[in-house]
Amino acid sequence: MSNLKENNPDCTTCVAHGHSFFNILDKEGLSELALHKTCVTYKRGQFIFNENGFPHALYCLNRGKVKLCTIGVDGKEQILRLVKTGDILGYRALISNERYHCSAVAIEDSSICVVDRNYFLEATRKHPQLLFEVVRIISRDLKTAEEHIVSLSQRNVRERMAEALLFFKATFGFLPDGQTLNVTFSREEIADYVGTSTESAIRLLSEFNQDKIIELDGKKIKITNLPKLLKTANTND
Amino acid sequence: MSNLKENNPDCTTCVAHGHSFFNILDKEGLSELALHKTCVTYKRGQFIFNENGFPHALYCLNRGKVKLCTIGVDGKEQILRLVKTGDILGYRALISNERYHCSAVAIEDSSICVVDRNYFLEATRKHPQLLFEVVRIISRDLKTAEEHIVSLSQRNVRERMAEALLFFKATFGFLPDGQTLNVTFSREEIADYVGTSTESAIRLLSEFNQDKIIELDGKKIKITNLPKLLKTANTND
DNA sequence: CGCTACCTTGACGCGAATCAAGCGGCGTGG
DNA sequence: CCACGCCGCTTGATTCGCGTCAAGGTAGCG
Repeated sequence: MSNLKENNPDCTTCVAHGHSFFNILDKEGLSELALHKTCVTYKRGQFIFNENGFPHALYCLNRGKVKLCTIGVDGKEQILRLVKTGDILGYRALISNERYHCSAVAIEDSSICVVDRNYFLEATRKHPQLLFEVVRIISRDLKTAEEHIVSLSQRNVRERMAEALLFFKATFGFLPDGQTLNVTFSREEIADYVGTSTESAIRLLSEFNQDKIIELDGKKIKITNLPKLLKTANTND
Repeated sequence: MSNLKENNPDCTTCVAHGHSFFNILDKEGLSELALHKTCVTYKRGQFIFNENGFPHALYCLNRGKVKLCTIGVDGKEQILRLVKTGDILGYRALISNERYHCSAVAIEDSSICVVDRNYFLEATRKHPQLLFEVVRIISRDLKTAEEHIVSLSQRNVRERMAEALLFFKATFGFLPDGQTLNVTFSREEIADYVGTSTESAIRLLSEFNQDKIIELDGKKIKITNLPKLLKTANTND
């Protein structure tokens, strides 16, 4: 259970990627940040934090992919959000000082910066920009969640599956071939995002395959007819 | 279309209710606030702001009730949030500087304080507490939305209807009799919250009536057997 | 090489959406 | 003041999407 700790004394390289939450800090702020964080690696399937636990840190995804999920009725999992490189996680509970209402699980091997809770809260006071940034992120998440609500209320499973594939694309993009999704899920995980049964998810994926909308190769999903997928989703974006 | 403007020069009475967003401001801050706001009344059904519009103000619900909703597939409405006295609305788009992604509609005659956009943003700089308060509110809304997602994914309509009634109770409470919900919706609105058809909503309400869980009197809903309703919702809270 | 976890396909049945028809209240206009 | 029309509510009949159960295949791993 003890995860590998990588010592990562400087944050400039991380920020240099250009998509870190801490972008807005200046050089001085960054080196101070480096003093209060540790870099930890997680294997696929490992939990970063647990539903109902108390937050002790802010997490920043350095490399890898993470899902935020919760256990619903009869132990069925629901995927609520997906986290990509440069995104932060655990901010909601941390900043509003509540328990986590969902768990964070690595969906591939990941490297995560763990920023000390008190230091982060202190930093938001020193740099109000950080707080505005948090507001911006939660706002985006709230909007996404509410769009998901409408979709679950009003669309059938086929449309939702198409939306899900588009969402995966929007979040993680494609592999260099420009068609294959840059993320792999188990069929069950896809179902857990779409809000359907595993069997229905499988059926729809093979239907899309037959309809030449996608191509399946194990867990790899290649979107071969994007316009048709958009039409199937019946969405504006 | 021109709404009645009530002149409301002092905010202390409003805050005196004890549940205003601006509670944290001191006396000085409050009188300054009063200079930058107008009080407007809306009739049931009137729009406070519109999906896709740009935010020009922060709204604070002084008296009445408001729903936040969006138009989904085939013009079907989805109710996303409910706003009660003392709550603010329009903060998400305002603070993250985006278009509204849902509309705000009065579900009963309401009186709303309209706080100038620039003044509010200025105030958050002067009083970082305000920003923390906004974060706390969005966090709560995000949590609620994500619970709604799980519910829509994993529960049947009967359970969701029971949850909805409990949610209405949690939000607006009871009339003095201690049993009747302190809010009235059309059957269609209830369906729009639950994520079902109007007919199904009606059928379930009359089933609950037959099962002696609730009593119906026009649009009034009296919860006569709360434990049974909780059991029907099959929820922890 | 066998076990386990995941994937796949088929058959079946139920929940809930849809379609249709009738009722009742309320506001408007003759 | 009454009649008409509209809108919201209600109930029944029918359809069908999709969840569930069951059985078999496949791939990765110890």
